[in-house]
Parts: sequence; structure tokens; C-alpha cells
Amino acid sequence: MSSAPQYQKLQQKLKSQILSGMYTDGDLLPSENELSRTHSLNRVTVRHALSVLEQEGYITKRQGKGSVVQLKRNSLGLLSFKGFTEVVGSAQHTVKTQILYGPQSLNWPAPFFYELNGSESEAGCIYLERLRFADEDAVMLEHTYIPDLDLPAFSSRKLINDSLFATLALQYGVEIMNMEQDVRAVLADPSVAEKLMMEPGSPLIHLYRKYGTNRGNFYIYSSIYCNTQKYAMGSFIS
Amino acid sequence: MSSAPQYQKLQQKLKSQILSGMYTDGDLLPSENELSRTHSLNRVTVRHALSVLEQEGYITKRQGKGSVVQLKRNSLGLLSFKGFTEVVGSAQHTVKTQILYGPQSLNWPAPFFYELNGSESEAGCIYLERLRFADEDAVMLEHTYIPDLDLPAFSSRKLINDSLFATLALQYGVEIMNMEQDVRAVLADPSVAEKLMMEPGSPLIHLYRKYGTNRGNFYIYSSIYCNTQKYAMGSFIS
DNA sequence: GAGTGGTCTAGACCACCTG
DNA sequence: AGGTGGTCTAGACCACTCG
Repeated sequence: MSSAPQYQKLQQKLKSQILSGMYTDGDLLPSENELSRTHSLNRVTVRHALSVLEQEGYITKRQGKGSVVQLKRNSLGLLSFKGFTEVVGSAQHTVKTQILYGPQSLNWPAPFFYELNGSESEAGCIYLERLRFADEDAVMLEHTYIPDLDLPAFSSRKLINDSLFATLALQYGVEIMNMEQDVRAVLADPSVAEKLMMEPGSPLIHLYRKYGTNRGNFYIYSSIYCNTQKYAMGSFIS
Repeated sequence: MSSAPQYQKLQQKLKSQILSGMYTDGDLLPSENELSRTHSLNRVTVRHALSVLEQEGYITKRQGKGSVVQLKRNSLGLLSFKGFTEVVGSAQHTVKTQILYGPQSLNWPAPFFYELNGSESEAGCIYLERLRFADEDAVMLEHTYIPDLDLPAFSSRKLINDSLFATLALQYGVEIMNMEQDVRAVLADPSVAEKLMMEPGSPLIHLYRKYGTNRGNFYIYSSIYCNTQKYAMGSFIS
């Protein structure tokens, strides 16, 4: 693993520190010159690491000021690929996650909404059903499917900061690298409507998501229903 | 204007060449070394320009190969901030745009869905209503609002490649830099349903969009309805 | 083997912010 | 004035792709 480039090591180290709470929203990271000194790296390399973090939305840079940690987004930025807790958790919205089922190992549902490769099919699947609240309103019902590959004792873990992504990163070294999703508008069927505490037949956003990770063939899958009657799903792309 | 950094000038030059059709999907851009020679820039600076293009989704890089122009996305990638024609236009989908109204100058609707600043309010607004087809199916109804600021004769122009963004870039030097959107699920009201040729009460995705540009206080606004019954809206984020 | 992008260094000047 | 990020150069070695 020492083959990973220096900028990536630094980026993931800083990301871990942010996710673990060592730096929180609004904090300044050490300056580029200081990171350069303490890690014996050229400033260009440090800048490369920071630019990746900036792209991922963990920091913003301000000239003359520094690199500012940024864990929140405007409104409910659920189209970006950061986890729910990191995106929505902020002073503006109080966030709660209720686990309705799991995490538990079981067989993959068939048919599955994305095509699985051989090793994924052979390994079981860890299933997780969570209901997300913003300001006491149920806004999101998420079904998550994780291949049971090299994740010892995952089912019995407690999620760090209630965040699946933070847990995977800190406990198993799994970093989310990208995300692909299909978005549709659907009408709530009775069972989904009941969990989201809304009328059957109301409009919902439905997402199929496939997250790519730093492990080559390891993906995480989600099917997500979002109630947008009170909160829109916001996103900012640059 | 010579104050713009070198990497930005190069990036916008390449972007213009891509948008104007000088390079099309799958073409290779000149190599980094060649761009470095022909523009008398260091390779690091060239790489900076290319990395911005890559972030914007106009190219992908392949080691040992080169920088490949990429104008299409998987399925209907309408959550990224490239224009409809650039994203959806590909071998897989035939694309058509029908202008239902405008472009025409008029007053801003009140209330407007985003807050306008002073100069935007004073200038009129150029309004445009377009219906988008993928494979002969109406999939998108877009209402676009552009502040009438320093855009001479815009109403009488023909759109280049049927693309609003390409026209703004090539004719007026306006580059789209970022995008912010709110996403909701709604039920089709009769007038929207009729234009999208669907049943009233069907579920639709509704987007409010605000595009930022390279002109500091110049934004473009859109309200968009998407029929996702046949085509999902896909997106890939990394 | 020649060319491509990927990583990295050492040093420089600038624009911006804050005490 | 001193520190911060923003831009840029000249050179180097590596990993990958292709003929």
C-alpha cells in the first residue's frame, strides 16, 4: 500500500481527520506551507491533495485565509455523493437516522437493480434499511446493499457519527470515490408512504445509486425514496 | 482581459474548440507536451487547464493514450450542468429541441423563484420555452430566464448546434462555471402534462436551476419539468 | 522504443487577508 | 509586514499504451 501516491495519502489522511471530528465545520486546516514542511512534500503535491478534497466538497479555499473545512451544504444536498449525515447535518437542520432493519447478511434480492459481478454475487450482501429525518420530518427512506467482502464484523458495528461512509473509511479503509445514479419521479406505494408518513400516491423522488470505492471491484448500492414536499433536494456543481 | 491566468485562457480556448465542433466525441486533443510547445507554457500549466476541462466533463484522460473529448453521458445525464444537447446527444439517443416560445424580451415574472439582484431586475429578461425530445419522446419542458444584460441581438440569433450554452460561449464569451439546483417530485398539472404528452397527475421531476457564469453577477435561471417514465435522469459524480 | 499522461521537486512572483 | 493561497517555470522519473 505504500505504492499509493503521496498526494493521495495526504488527502485521505486529512479526510479521515475531518470525518473523525478532529476538524469540524469552519476550522482551518494547516496551511499549505506547514503541511509541506510537516510531511516533507513539495507545496505542489500538497496543493494536489487539497484540490481533491476541495473537489469532494470537504473544504473550500480562501486566498489569504486558508483551507476551511466545510461539512454542510445548502438545503438538502442529496445529489452529491457525500453521505446524508455529512451533507445535511448543520446548524440549520437537525438530523436523525433510524435504522429500520439490519445491518444483516442475506442473499441478494433477485433481480437486482444493477448488474452484479461474480465476486459480489458469491459473497452475501449486507442489507441495511434506514429512515432519515430532517427537523423531525421523515424525508428519506434508504435501502443499502453492501457486498460482504472483507468487512469483518460489520453487522455488529456501531456507525461512527451515524455515518456509513465515515465508518467504512475509518474502520475498513474504504473510501468512496464516485457515484452514479438514476433519478425518477414516482408515486408513493402504500408501504413506502407509511414509513415516510405521507399519503399513498404522493410524488416521490426515487434514486438508484452505485457508489465506486478505492477498492477496485467493490461497490455499494442504494435504492432511495425522498419526500420533497417540505424540503427540496439541493445540489451545487462546479 | 489579458489578466486572466494562462491556464484559464487555454482551457476556454479548448472548450470553445470542442463546443464549435472542431473536436468531436472521441477525438484526441493535442498532447500535453504539444500544447506546452505551441502555447509556450509549462506542462504543469497545461495540465491545470486540462484538469479543469476534465472536471467539467468535456474530456477524460487516459494514461499512455491522451485526452479524449467526451460530449455524452450515460443515459440522460441531466443533473450535471452541461446543456441538454451536449449531454444527451449521442449515438444512443436522437435529440430534438422544439422552441415553444421566444426568445423574447419581457418583464421578470413576479414572484421569481430565485432572488434577483438590482441590475438583473432593471434589465429585462429574455424568456425562452423549449420542449426537449429524446428518441421522439417529449422528456423535458424547460423555461429559461436570462437577464438582458449586454447580449445584443440575442433574441434574433439562431442557436449554435441547438445549444444555448454553446451560443452564449461562442457569440458572447459567456462561460457557464457552476450550477445550483433544487429538485422536487411533483404531480403534472394539466398544462404541463399536455405539453409533455402525458396524463395529468403523473409524477414529474421539477428543477429550479441557477447557473453561474464567468461574468461575476450574471446568472441564468431555469425551471424544468422532466418526464422520467421512460428515461431516468442519470448522473455520474466523481 | 517512442510517446502519452501521472507524480514530484525546488524555487519564484503575485494577489489577498489580517494584525 | 508577514502569512496565506494562486499562478508559473524547468526539469525529472515513472507507468501505461501502441505500433
